[in-house]
Amino acid sequence: MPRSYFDDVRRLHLFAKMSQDSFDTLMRGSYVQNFPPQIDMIHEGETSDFLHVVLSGAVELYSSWSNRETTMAIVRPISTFILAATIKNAPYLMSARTVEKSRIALIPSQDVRAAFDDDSDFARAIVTELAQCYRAVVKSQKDIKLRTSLERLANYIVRQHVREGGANEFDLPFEKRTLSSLLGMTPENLSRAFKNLVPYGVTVDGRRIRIEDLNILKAFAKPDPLIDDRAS
Amino acid sequence: MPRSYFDDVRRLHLFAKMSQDSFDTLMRGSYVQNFPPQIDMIHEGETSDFLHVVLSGAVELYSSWSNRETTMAIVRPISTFILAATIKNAPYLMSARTVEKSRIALIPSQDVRAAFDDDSDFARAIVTELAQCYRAVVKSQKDIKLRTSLERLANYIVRQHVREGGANEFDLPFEKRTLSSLLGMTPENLSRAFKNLVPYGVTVDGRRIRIEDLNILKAFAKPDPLIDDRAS
DNA sequence: CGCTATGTTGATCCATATCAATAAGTGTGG
DNA sequence: CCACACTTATTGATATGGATCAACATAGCG
Repeated sequence: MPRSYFDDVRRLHLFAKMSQDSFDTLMRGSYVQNFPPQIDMIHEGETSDFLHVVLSGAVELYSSWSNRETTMAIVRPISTFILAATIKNAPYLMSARTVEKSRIALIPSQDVRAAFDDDSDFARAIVTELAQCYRAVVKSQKDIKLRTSLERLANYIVRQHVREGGANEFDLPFEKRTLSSLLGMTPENLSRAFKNLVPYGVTVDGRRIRIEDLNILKAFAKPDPLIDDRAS
Repeated sequence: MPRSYFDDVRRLHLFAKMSQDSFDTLMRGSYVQNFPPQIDMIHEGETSDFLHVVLSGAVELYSSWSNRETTMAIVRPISTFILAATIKNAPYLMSARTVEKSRIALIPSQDVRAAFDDDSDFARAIVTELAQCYRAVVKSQKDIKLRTSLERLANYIVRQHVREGGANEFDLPFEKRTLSSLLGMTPENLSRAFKNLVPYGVTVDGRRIRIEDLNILKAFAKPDPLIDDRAS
């Protein structure tokens, strides 16, 4: 693996405190791969051969059942995905495809499990990472079960506004169809939902989102740290 | 803490491999409490003071937002809850109340975090536990996003049938209103959903569920190991 | 520059929520 | 042990959020 990617991975919270020895061993069996957009990388039900790290681009995690499909999450750099499956040596619960051109580091699962057994600092880092992932899904679950689709969209826009550093104008980071699936609705419904947010000062032009008045939007969205906060 | 509860906790996968020293230290600050039914034990947003272990009875994890409330999970003996909040020293994302009379062990969060730092076997056990929890929520998320309420109920019954050791007649383990919230529907809708399962050979009398023909039910429910399997 | 996928809009349908009334349990105190 | 009170469950009527189907517009992309 080229030194530069190597450093990117090392900088990850998950690998930061790991011993140099364990890290080197881990990297020796790893490699980096470039994927074009919309490429399926893994499919749910398969066994976990590699821990994946998104170095650049974006990856969509999605699931299917009975001819239906839903987007579970979008993973952006620099972070890992399917850590739980890797640790438990269990089949993937979700499939993954690239959203855009992406660079992915692949670390053999058995090496990760070995490092996990050998290096207790690494084991501890995994705990923190997993706890984070767990809390993220719980938040998402609350979002879905407690809010209407319009409320979910409004809160998504507020979150995105925060993530964009408080800009009141920004682009959606992926296609609307993906967003609709992520938010648990149909593309048609999303289109109409955007219309329904106009009274709350949100206008849309293509991928461009503009928030006229954040307070009005927030008054409707009622963002909650226990659902909408990224970290913690 | 009385010796008997002590052993129950020790038997938990989470504590089984922990050093005797760490375990003793952990138990020294812990205690067991009895709760009547329908008692709120913790509330979301509070900071995590104790890791909770359900020794007997049952605990409902639920969340609220904007005057709405939903059941997130039911925790049965012997297992822990709010482990992630304890580890991250972050506020609870869910509230907890007893479903029935319950005995709960309370282990001070800071002791858990200390043990986690000192005892790498314990740290590793936590990883497995957390990975399990994470996968459980992901499955629940898939259940909600990919299935209709009728399909969710059908699959719940199939899962319960399995959990009851394959019995085709069993009692619901809690009130129907709780089940409806767990499945993401209203009590009225659940009532009607049960009616709609009659053609698939499911009859209900009070809490008693009877499956006439498992194959017919399964043909409709289409249970999927990546959604419905308890373990793995 | 034209093809194909994405997005929008309209019409309609369906699942589920809500509101309201009644029935059936369940627990409590006399 | 029964009667009352209160909660839970059922049933019916209606409303509504969201899905589906269909047509058209638009925008990327080769």
